[in-house]
Parts: sequence; C-alpha cells; structure tokens
Amino acid sequence: MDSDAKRRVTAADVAKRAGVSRSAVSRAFTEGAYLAPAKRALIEAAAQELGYRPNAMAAGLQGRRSNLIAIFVGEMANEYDKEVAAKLISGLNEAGKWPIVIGGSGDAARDAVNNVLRYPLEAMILRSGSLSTDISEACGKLGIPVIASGRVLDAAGVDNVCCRNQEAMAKGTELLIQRGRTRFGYISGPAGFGASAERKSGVIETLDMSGLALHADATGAFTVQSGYDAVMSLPNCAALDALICANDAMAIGALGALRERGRTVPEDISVIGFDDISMAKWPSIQLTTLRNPINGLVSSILDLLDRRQSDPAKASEMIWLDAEVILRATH
Amino acid sequence: MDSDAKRRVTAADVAKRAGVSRSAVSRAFTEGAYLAPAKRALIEAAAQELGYRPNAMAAGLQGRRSNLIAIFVGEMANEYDKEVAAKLISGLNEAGKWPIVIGGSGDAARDAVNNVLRYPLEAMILRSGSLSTDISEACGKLGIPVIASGRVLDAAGVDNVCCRNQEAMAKGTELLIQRGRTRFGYISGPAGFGASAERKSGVIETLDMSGLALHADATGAFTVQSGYDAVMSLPNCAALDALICANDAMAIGALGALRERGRTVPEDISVIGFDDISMAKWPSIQLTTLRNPINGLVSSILDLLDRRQSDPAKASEMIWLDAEVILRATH
DNA sequence: CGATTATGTGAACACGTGTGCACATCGGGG
DNA sequence: CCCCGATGTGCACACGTGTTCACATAATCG
Repeated sequence: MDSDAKRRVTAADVAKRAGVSRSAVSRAFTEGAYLAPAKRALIEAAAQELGYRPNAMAAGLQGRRSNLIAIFVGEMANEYDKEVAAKLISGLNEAGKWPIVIGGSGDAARDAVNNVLRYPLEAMILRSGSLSTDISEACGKLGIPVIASGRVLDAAGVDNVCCRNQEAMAKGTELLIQRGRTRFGYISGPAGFGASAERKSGVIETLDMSGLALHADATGAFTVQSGYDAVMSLPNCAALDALICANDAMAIGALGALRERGRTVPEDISVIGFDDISMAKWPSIQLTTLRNPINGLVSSILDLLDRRQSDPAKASEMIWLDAEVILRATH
Repeated sequence: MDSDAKRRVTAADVAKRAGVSRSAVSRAFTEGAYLAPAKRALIEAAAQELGYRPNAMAAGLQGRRSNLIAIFVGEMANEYDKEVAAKLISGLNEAGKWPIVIGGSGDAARDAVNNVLRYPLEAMILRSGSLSTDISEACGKLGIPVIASGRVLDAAGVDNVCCRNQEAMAKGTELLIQRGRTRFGYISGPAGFGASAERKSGVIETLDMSGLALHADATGAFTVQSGYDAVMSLPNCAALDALICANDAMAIGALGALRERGRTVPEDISVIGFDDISMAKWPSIQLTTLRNPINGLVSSILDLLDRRQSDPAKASEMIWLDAEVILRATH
C-alpha cells in the first residue's frame, strides 16, 4: 500500500485476507497436509485474488526440494548440441525440474558455474567437455550429483551417459562395405574430443577386418564449413567411392563440396554422417547417417537423476546408448 | 559428521573453523562490507578448504537480488529460435544473470510457468507468442517485469523488442526489383503469427509501388519441409523469376525444390529468405537474406532489463530493430 | 452424561543469510 | 590520565516458508 516497491504477496497477506492463520495457508498449498475442505476453498479464493504463490526460495530453505537443475552446455555452436539442449530442457520441464542453463567457455564460464553453485541445485548436467573435471570436483564438495554425457567423466559420484561411438561407426562402415565400397575416406573430428578417437577407430578396425584401409584422412572441426573445406582440399578425392564423416555437419559440408568437384552421390560415392541432426532429413540433403539417440539420451539422464535422488549414496552408473543406422539417400 | 545426508556447508561451519563470528563470514563474502584484511584472508582460506559458498536462497530471502531470469522459449522447433535462445543464454550469463529456461506449449507449459513463478524472478523474457498474454498477466500481478520479443505484447509494464518486418521485406523486394525481376512468388508464414502478415505486406506494398503484383502465393509452416512442399506444389513455378520466403528455413527448402524442378538459382530465378540463420551461409546454400539481428536483439533485451531494474516504475518501452540485407549467391 | 478418540488449527521453531545497532578496542590529542 | 573519534566485530533481528507440538473442539462409545 504505502511501500514504494511493490512487495511480493506473502502467505501472511493471504491469511489476513481469508481470516485464517498463516499456517493454514501453508497447509493449503502442501500436497499431503490436512485442512478442512471449506477452509481450503476459502484460502484458495483469497490466494487467487491476490495472485499469491508460495516463495520457492523460502520453501527451499525449509528443506523442500529446490527442483533446480543446472545444465552446462558449453558453446552450443554445434547443431547437435543445440538440439540436445532443447530436448533436455523440455524433458526436464516435463519432469517438473527447472533448468538453469550455463553456456560459454573459459574463465567467464567458470565464474558463471561458481555463481550458479550458490543455489541449492539438485544436480549438474554436463554437456560439454571443457571444465568438466573442475566442475565435477566443485560439485562433489557441495554434495551435488553430476551427470555427464558426451564426454565420459570417471569420478566418484558422477553418472554417465554415452553413445557407443565405436560400435556405431562399425555398423556404418559395414553397411558401405556390403554395398561394395572399397576405397574409403574419413573426415575426423578435432583431436581434443574423446568421441573423435572412438569413431575413427570404429571405422579403421572394421575396414581392417575386411582387409581394407583408409585411402584418405582429413580432420575437421565438426562444422559444415570444415567438412566442405576438408573435401575441397582432398588430393585424391576422385579416387574415393566412400566417405565417412565424424558428424552430420561435416557430412553436409562434404556433400556440397563433392557436388562442386563433380562427384555424384550416391551413384559415384557414398557418404554417411553421424548424429542424425534435423538437417539430415531435409529434402535436399537426405543424409544417410548413424542416429545419436537424443531421446534416449534425455530419458537416460532423467532416469539417472531419478535414481540418484532416491539413493544419493549409490555407486556411479554408466549408461551406454546404441546408435541406429538411418538409411536415406546418400549411401 | 554423524548426519546421513551430507549437509551443505554453512557460514556457521566456516566461522567455527576460522574461529570468528558468523557475521564476519558473511561480511567476507559481501562486496562493500568492512572487514580487517587479515581476518578476511583467514576466512577465505577456511571457506576454500570446506568448499563453502553462500546459499543464494537464504541470501535472496534477505533481499539480495536473485539474479534469476525466466525465459519462455516455446517449442524451439525453429532453427532461428534455437539460435536466439543460445545467444540469449550466453548474453545473460555474461551479465551475471542465470536463466531458467521453460519450453513446450499448452497446459504443460502453463503449469511449468506457474511453478517457475514461485521463484523470485527479476524478469520474464518471452520468446514465443503462445500463452504470452496469460504469462504477462500473471507476471504483472507478481510485479515481475516482462520483456517480449518476436510477438509484440501491448500491456502495461511490458517492454518489447521487435524487428521492422515490413521495412525489411521492402528492402529485400526492392533489391530484386532493381535486379530486373518482375514475376514474383511469395511463401508466407503461418497465419497465426504477427510477423507473417507484416512481412507479406512489406512485399506486396513494395511491388505495388512499382506496378507489380504477386504471381504466386503459398503458405508454409516456417519449416524447411514446408518450403520444399510449397514450391513443389506451385502450379506456375516455371513462370516465376523471383521467390521471396518469409524465413530462411522455407527458403532453403525452396532452393532444393527449385533445383528438382529444373530451375537454376540465381540465373533463372532469385530467392531470398529472412533471418540469416547459420545454415544460410553454408557453402552449398549461400542464401541471400535479410538479417534478423540476433546480437541486436540480445543486447536490446539486456538493455531493457537494465533500465527496468534501475527504474521499475518506468513506462513501457518499445525497441525497433532494422534488418540488414545480406548479399550472397541466390539473388 | 462422562470419557475417550478423532479431527482441525494456531503458536513457535528452524532453515541460512545480510545488516542495523550497540559495544569493544585502540590510537591519539588535550 | 582522561576523553573522544575511528575502526572492527558480535548480537539479534528479519526474510517467508514448512512442520512439529500442544491444544481446542467435535464426535463417538460405554
């Protein structure tokens, strides 16, 4: 009324309005609490009228679940990362968890994480390799469970979800071998990522088992442009009849470059990617690829979260996801 | 020690460890507070050792800024939406604000918003038209400022950032007219969105001023597939020499369809889009488009937030952003 | 009707922090 | 030596909620 800054409506205000005690208001908003139905209706009407909502901060202080989850997503430059982030956010929302999202890298990201850790988080979900050990260490001290995906994080109290990169690439390579391809090229991901090594070795080992070897080998940065550049600078491009890319973005770039260099896909040369990002099924692309299962990833993360919350002291868990071969028009 | 669930380290713990009062610990962590340097160092060492961080919930209860901002992003199906969300999150992080992200639509999203509103938010950023009036009403009752973008929201206490859609499309249309194009087609966005109408009228009015009119007119869903479908089902596709699309995704779909129908871009027919999503500059696409300025959008939102916080009672503000013509290879 | 139980409710405490206020200590000037 | 200002610091309160505990009232049974 007289105060200048509009103060937030509090349970005491509702109590006064409804002519009951403040405790009754609190009970009206807690699930299991006992309260005379008539009084509950009265309180709800008053609350509705005043636009009251229990203050989650005060409730959290009281020992209630905070329902806050931090997600560290890194740069989100990658298309796949953005899709995962979007699905993860929706999934958490549906589970009644509210994600605080932290992006970026370097010192700024480190500061951001340190500040967000001041909130009583129920978990920290890591979607980026950078800073992951630092973050998980800090979370460990605070008793905040960590769920890592993408990059495997081997530490106490850290649960992991990871795609079987090597097996997936083996399946993809097998597909092209059965199709009669023999002269393979490979565009790898940047060296820092664990997934890069696993995917590449999946290709090489499978080729080896059939007595084949890589005829060309380039390294990209997981971006479309880098896939394009890699193919444009390939010396023996014309000699290849199969090109496997460490992710879809580079495969899409490669498709454009192959067209420019006069190769026709798939008659002339087969191309497959990895991830199955949404662009892979665009009409003008129709990329054959290995699906890095986003829905499975999200539901696994939610499962791990659930299990961790029901038993905070349980041993670290590791969930492996299988990739599925998605046949489209480039194999 | 003896308690089973690892209790969070509290200021009292640090105080005991450092042999000081709890107040001193609190002061050690507040910017302007006075404390003997020697004692501060002592406290910081103890805090470091125990992994202590002030509990943001208790601090927020005390009247400290919560630094929490909600972002309602809707479905995030659109590529542009995902890019905006990513940049917005980074921008907020750099400003020391922690975004709670809410996605989805319908009743689930409504519930999610209602639950997140229990936290003492500093602002609600709306990136989706759906539910926007409901949400802004609820925020108004709670005294939470609302910043809307994309869809203009005309209500008290709501600040807006919006692109000059009509003027932008006029620029794009003008470009193609000057290039000698005369037989225009247009692929519109879905009817529900305000931007759809504005963009279309920008095209039509500009054509009209030159004595031209639309020769073909289809409606898509802002997706790549819908742009592709729209062009494939165009009866008089061969008669057109210019195609303007309400966004980049549909333009990219249209490019693929035009190629299938034997038209060559840009010799035969010009194509422009709207937004300048990251795929627009992919080597195999190189779409000429109108840049819906994401960086400007994000910095405007941050500015509005800043101004609103320094003067909560200020009048609603509306910031208009100009689109820039990005010349690539399809005009 | 008296006694016992079921039912509903209000007062009081706890959560962890920031901060106003009073107090202690110390140095220096008269 | 005494007094006063300056500088640090501890005590206590407030924030808004959930929940325990004791109590009041109504209902049921002997």
